[in-house]
Amino acid sequence: MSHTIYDIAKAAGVSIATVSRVFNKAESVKPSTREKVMKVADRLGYQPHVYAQGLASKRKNRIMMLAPVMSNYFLTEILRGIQDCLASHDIELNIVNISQDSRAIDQVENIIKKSWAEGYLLVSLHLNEEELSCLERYQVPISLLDDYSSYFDSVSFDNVEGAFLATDYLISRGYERIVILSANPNAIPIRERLAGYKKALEKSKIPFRESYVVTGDNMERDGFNEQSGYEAMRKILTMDPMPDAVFCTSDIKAVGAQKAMRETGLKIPLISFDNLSISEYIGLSTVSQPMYRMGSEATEMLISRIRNGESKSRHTQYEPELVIRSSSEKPTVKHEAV
Amino acid sequence: MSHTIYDIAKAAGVSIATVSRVFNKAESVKPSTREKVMKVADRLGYQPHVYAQGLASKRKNRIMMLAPVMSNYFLTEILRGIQDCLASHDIELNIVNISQDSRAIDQVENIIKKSWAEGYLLVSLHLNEEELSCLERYQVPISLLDDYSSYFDSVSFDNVEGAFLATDYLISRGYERIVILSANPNAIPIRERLAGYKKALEKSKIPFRESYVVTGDNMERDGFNEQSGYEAMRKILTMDPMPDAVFCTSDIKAVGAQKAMRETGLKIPLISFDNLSISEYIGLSTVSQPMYRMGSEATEMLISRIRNGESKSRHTQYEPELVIRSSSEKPTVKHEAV
DNA sequence: CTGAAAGCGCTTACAG
DNA sequence: CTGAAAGCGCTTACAG
Repeated sequence: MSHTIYDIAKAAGVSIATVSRVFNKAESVKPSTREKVMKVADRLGYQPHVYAQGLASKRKNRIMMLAPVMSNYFLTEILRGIQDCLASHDIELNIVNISQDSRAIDQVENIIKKSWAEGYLLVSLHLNEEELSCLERYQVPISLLDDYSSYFDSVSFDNVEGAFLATDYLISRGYERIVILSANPNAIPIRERLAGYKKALEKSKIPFRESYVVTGDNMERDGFNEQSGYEAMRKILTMDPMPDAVFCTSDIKAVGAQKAMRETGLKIPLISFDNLSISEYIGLSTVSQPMYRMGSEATEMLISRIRNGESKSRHTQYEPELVIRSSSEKPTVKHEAV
Repeated sequence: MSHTIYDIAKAAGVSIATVSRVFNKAESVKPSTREKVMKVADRLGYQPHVYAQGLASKRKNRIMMLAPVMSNYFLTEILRGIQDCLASHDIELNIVNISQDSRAIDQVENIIKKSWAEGYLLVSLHLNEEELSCLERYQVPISLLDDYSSYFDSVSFDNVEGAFLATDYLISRGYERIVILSANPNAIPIRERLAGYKKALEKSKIPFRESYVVTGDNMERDGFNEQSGYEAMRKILTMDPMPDAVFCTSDIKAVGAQKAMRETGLKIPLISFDNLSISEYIGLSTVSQPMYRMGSEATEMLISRIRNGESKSRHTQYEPELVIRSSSEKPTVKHEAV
């Protein structure tokens, strides 16, 4: 039904090799020949068959982003960075969702095995070192985003410092009973943020208490969801004595936490983590991650590895910035219940 | 570096045709032969080369979702539906982002031309009939999601009825100066929602006023963003006389609108549209779209067309449901400014 | 139930 | 600057 390189070659009165060269932007084609071929190709609506190209050339001009797409707003920002970077390189992007149902590493391995792409961007997957080491044998360029490992290039965020800044800010405002609204304790970002929280307490000689690590019951997406934030905040608001500030481990959880405060009419100053696009609009004080830049940086790394095949892995870590809005303010009036 | 079908054939002492049959689940292979092949394949970590398979078989077992990924929360829900449906069919999904920068139809056409997949899911693209008609000549299964056209299968939502319900509810609560917080007037969903809004006014003999269609200035994603909602609401709150209720065309815009109300300390009852996962937590009354079901339904349609090649196009339209939360309540106390 | 062989639509040394 | 030809790794009638 669609035309092949033979059709074009015949119609243009050249060999298929020449048609191929024209489409691969080879320099060595006489301009007049090139034009002749292009004219025919345009008229017939010719498109090279991607599978055939891939098979013959062993190239694919394509990278894949593997990510838990469900964990959303955060990824959106990252994606923008990736795409803007790609646009300037004429490389295509495929996005594949890694579902939370089955083991992430199995899904990743299955995809990489099939060698669809020239490189892979593993976003927020937080595979462990052992799992990542399995991937090494495929000898394919891989960059980690929002993650770290010695095995591959990585672009990460200083979660420890971010959590430290947030907690330290709360301490500087005079709060002492500061809880951390946490999530799955085994998740890497949580471990790091907890460490930063502890570090800030330590600096000010405030004792760490296990009971001040509060988690919701809903563990979807490792507990990074609204409901989990809501549940945890309900618990916090019944503690006695009631904590006087909370460091919340993600903006999306803070959305749930805010609901709990509205419902009960109680309000505690809160700082969270991410700085999503909605956060500005709901007044969240938060630790800002440069998601866009992280996306483009990781992509740049991946491309350079594909093109130049560097030897040792490179790592970039972005530093946090505190954005103060209304959620961390001391409640002057009692908040009205809704 | 990686093994080919020849390596497996040789190691298993069979022909490559037999190996191929084993991997394609052909019935006609003796169980003992199958086992022998599988054992070797497992040991050598063999994976068929996808491009070669695609080239030789002219099949791909793969569908592609084309969507403006940036328009996010809404898509997340849809995606879950798609994936759950796909899982039961052993078909792979690729997600390709259609950027808002350049013409959507060009991007779509470019992808379809390359015939990566056996079928395409066009989500929230709102191409016009003329553009869609261009796609017909590629003779490939296409389903539209969150969109409608006579050319292709479609799963859509009754935007008119949804807007009608929301507006009618506000009227039933005694409001009369009801504005519509709108977006790009050329966007299909906006046109339909405006029509539903008008229909409700008409039913109650409330005159429609052009000045009650209020839009923000930020037109990213057709104005479906927080900032645009914020801007529009600021305008609304300075109108004289001030409107007494607002029908907001999307939840994400409502997030911005709520900020405007908090800032000014003024509050107007509001109903919006979508029912995103955050909406419950920020108390939005809204028109609920069954996004998950829409996703799986559209996928089911696409697969059946791929497998059976139906003749005429089928269309499913989902009906709205009103979810009433706190945002549509009459403000009793003046809202405190933040 | 299995194999030999043609063919899918390209790319790329090689030769000229 | 261009062409003939081999080859990429599979699938699938066809024959047995």
